[in-house]
Amino acid sequence: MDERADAQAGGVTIYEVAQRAGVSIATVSRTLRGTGPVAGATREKVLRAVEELRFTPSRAGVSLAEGRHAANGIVFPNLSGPYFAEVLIGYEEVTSELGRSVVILSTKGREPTPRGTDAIRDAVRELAGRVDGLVVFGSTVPGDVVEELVASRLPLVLISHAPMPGAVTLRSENTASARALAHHLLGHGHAEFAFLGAPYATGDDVDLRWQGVREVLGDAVQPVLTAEYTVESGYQAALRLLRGAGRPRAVICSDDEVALGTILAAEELGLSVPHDVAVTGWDDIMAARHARPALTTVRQPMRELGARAARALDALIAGLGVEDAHRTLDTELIVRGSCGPHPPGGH
Amino acid sequence: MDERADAQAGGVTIYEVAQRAGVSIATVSRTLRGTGPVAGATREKVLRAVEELRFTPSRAGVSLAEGRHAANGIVFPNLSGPYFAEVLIGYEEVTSELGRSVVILSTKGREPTPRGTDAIRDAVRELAGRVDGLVVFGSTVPGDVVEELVASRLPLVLISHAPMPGAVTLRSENTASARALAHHLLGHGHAEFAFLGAPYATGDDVDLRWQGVREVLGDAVQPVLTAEYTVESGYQAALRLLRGAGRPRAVICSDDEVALGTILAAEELGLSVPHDVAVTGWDDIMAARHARPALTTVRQPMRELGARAARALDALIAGLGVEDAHRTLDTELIVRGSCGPHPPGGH
DNA sequence: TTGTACGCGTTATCAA
DNA sequence: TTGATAACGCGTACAA
Repeated sequence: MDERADAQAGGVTIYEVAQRAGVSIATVSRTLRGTGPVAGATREKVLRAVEELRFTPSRAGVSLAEGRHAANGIVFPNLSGPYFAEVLIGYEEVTSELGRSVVILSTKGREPTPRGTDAIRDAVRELAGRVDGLVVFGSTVPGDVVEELVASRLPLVLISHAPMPGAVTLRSENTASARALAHHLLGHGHAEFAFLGAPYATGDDVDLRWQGVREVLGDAVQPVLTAEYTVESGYQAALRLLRGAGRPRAVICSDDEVALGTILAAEELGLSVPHDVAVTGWDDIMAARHARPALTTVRQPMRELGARAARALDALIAGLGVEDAHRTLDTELIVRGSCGPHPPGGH
Repeated sequence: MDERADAQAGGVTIYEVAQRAGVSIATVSRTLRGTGPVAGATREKVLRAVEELRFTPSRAGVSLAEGRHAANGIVFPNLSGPYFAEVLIGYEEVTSELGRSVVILSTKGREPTPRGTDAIRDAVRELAGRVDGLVVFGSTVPGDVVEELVASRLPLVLISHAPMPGAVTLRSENTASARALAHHLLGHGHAEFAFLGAPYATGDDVDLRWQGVREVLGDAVQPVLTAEYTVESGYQAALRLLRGAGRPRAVICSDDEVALGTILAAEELGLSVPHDVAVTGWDDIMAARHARPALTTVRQPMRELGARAARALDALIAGLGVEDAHRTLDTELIVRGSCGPHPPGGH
């Protein structure tokens, strides 16, 4: 036979294997899946035919018959910074360990138009149709799309989203850490603060951080927006913020990337960090440790977030209950040099 | 009717829609896909039924009938650093623009055991079965698995892999850039060099860089291995390398992360970069610009690599020829402070 | 313009 | 221990 024909993209079917082995397709299926009894000799024949024909069951056929996809999805806004990548690492690792494929969807660039065809909605629907369950990051998807997902009864885990009936939610702690950070900064003697971060939506991570900071600092802290949560945006916004007289003594950034941008801006303006202005971040990404000065930040367990989401989703898919449907993971204040001088050996 | 029944995960089928609209499933299909004529009134009825039942065609059913998955895969070693994430960004963006889903597979952690069941092979086969085409990074997958993929006639694009019949290959230029970098370092007057990077395989990116460097520097450069291409590995290896007397005057790193680790190590050893030791990287990741000193490096177009791979793969899937089956993208030497002092205003 | 009926590749039930 | 055969959900010739 023509070798190419065997390996054709269209694929060898179970019928060809059955014919070659001189058995029925039921026997082939049983042999391969280990379901039901198969005589030793028969088994050998089948396996040989499978090997010779390089047979791989058609995924679509299996999915249709089994009524499941053996794939899980994840929706995130983008993959530009380390944060979402880290969560994705944890998610992919656990999901593939569980024998399921990972289908990704980035909402970046798909504008949620107020009217008309919603590209995000369409993309999410498409994704939902090819997976057994979905992980969705908080504000990546319009509220009504989330409602729709919940209503569809598709197993759903929401990361960094307010607790919500019909879905498991999972997030890192924000408010208490923000309070702790604010107190630490007060301990340095700083008095005028800015909270620098992109426009945040009610209840999202950055909003909760802002609330915590605000609780402690009151009117001593002013919110300042950035275009995005990126180094560049942080840099641009910080340039404006730090220029001029009303300059804050400490800039509490929504995340590490904005903070790195702020440090760049300070440097460009000839300001010393932390001497002239203190800067803090959030997340504890790799670059936070390498920045000069090293960044004081709040570490959140990014990979664990992804790993736990994967496990919770698997439990949902299996129809098991999830022990804690709305879980918050602990964070840790990491004090480094960017918030001010600390006594050597000091804690 | 029970609302939950409508939205059941099992799913509404085209038959239910047809029944509700009082038409045949063929008409429903035609209406939704825009294939074939449908009377205006009929169309309305169908769309209403679709809306009311929240019908979404079963992906498995569609795939089986169409004989395609409308999904593309990508295999990478890991997502820890910015490099693969950036390539993935470009890939995802273009692929989803083309109306296809993206299925990812990280080979990290799946050991390619010399004998016995090969986890990578299995995972790749599984992935290959659920996509219409695949992008695979060079050394992520054993050679015989690549051969198998080629033999299977699955549309295949290899990134950072030697040109190979039966697959499209795509990579950034390495050797010439490495030569240029080496010449630049010679221009600084440096004389003793180390090339610091993980064990590389023949023909992979880092190997080509090493070859270019070696061509120019000859015996003046010594290769030194790291455990991985990470900051931590670079740090550890550089600590050993820079301690003691035989210390090189310049460390050419395989990539930016190893270079960042090297800078950390130098700092820890009380060495000034670039005064005591020059350091260079490769890739031009975000952190390269923010390092102190800023990192001299070779920029490669990471997102474009992913975007082009996506487009080439799409062409293969469509059965079109790819204009340039083995393409090499240009890189750019980015000179910053880490390789030595440059005259202000100098190029 | 619409409907019938077959095919896509599996799994799994039920007889034999 | 094995083999027919009915789903699974959809697309689409072909006939009407």
